[in-house]
Amino acid sequence: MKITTWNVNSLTARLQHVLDWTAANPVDVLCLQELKLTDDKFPHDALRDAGYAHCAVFGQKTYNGVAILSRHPLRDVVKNIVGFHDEHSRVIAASVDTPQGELRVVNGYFVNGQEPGSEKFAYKMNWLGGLNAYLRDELAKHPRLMLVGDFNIAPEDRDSFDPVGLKDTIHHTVEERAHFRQLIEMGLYDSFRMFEQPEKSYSWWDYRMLGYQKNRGLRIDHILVSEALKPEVKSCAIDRVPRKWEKPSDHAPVTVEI
DNA sequence: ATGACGCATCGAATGCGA
Repeated sequence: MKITTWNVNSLTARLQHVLDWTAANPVDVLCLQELKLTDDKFPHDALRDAGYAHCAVFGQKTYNGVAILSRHPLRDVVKNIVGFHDEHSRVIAASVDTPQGELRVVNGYFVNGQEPGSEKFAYKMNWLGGLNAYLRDELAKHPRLMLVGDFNIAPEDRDSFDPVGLKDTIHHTVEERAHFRQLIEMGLYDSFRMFEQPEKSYSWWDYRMLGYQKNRGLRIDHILVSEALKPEVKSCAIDRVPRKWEKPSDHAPVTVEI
C-alpha cells in the first residue's frame, strides 16, 4: 500500500498534474495540502474517474485547505486539531482499513511562520503545541498511525541547501526543530531517513532564482510513522519528476510504501 | 534591504508562501 503527501499549491491550478501523476503513480492514498479552494469547488468527479472515489475534504477559500484522497473507503474523518481553535483549514485525519488493521492517516499543512519573532511565528509555535497534544491522544487510540504533510520545518542541517546562510531563519530555527524532535520523541519515525537516500534530497524549491535548477531546496514535506507501523515500512522516496513539468507546484510528492 | 515567481482575489495591487 502506498501513501503520498503533496502540497499542490492550488488544486485548481494543479488538477491536471494530480491526474497525470496519479495515472503514472496510482497510490492508494493521496494527501494534499494547499488546496486553496472551498469544499464546493473540490473536483470530486475528475478524481473519482482517476480512481479516488473516497475523498475527505477540508477546504478554505484562497489559502490552506487539505484533503485525503483514497481508493479505499475512509472512516472516522476528523477536521482540525481537536482541542485547538484554528481559523485555518490545516489538518484532516481519516482511517483506512487494511489487512493488518486500521491505518490512521493525519494530514497536515503546518503553519509557515514567516519570520522568527513575528506574530505568525508565535502562531506556528502555538499550533505545533496543539498538534503535539492532539497526536498523543491519536496515537493512544490508533497505534498504526502516520503523520504526513507539509511540516514547514527542515529537521536537520542536511535537509537544507544552505544551513549556514539560513541558520536561525524560518524552517531552520531551534524552536521549530525542537517541535519536530518532540514528535520523534513521542514515538514517530521519519520514514525518509529509515532508508539510504541521495545527498541533497529536498521536497521544496523556490520558484524564484532558478531554485529547482540549482537544487536550492529544503526537505520540509515529511511522512512520520508510529512504532507499530515502522516494521511495515518498505520504502520512502521523493519524486522530483512533476517539479520539472510546466507550471509545477513548488513542492514534490513524497511517497511511503507499507 | 529588496526582489526575484506563482496563485488567488469582484479584477489591480496586494497578501501570502518558504
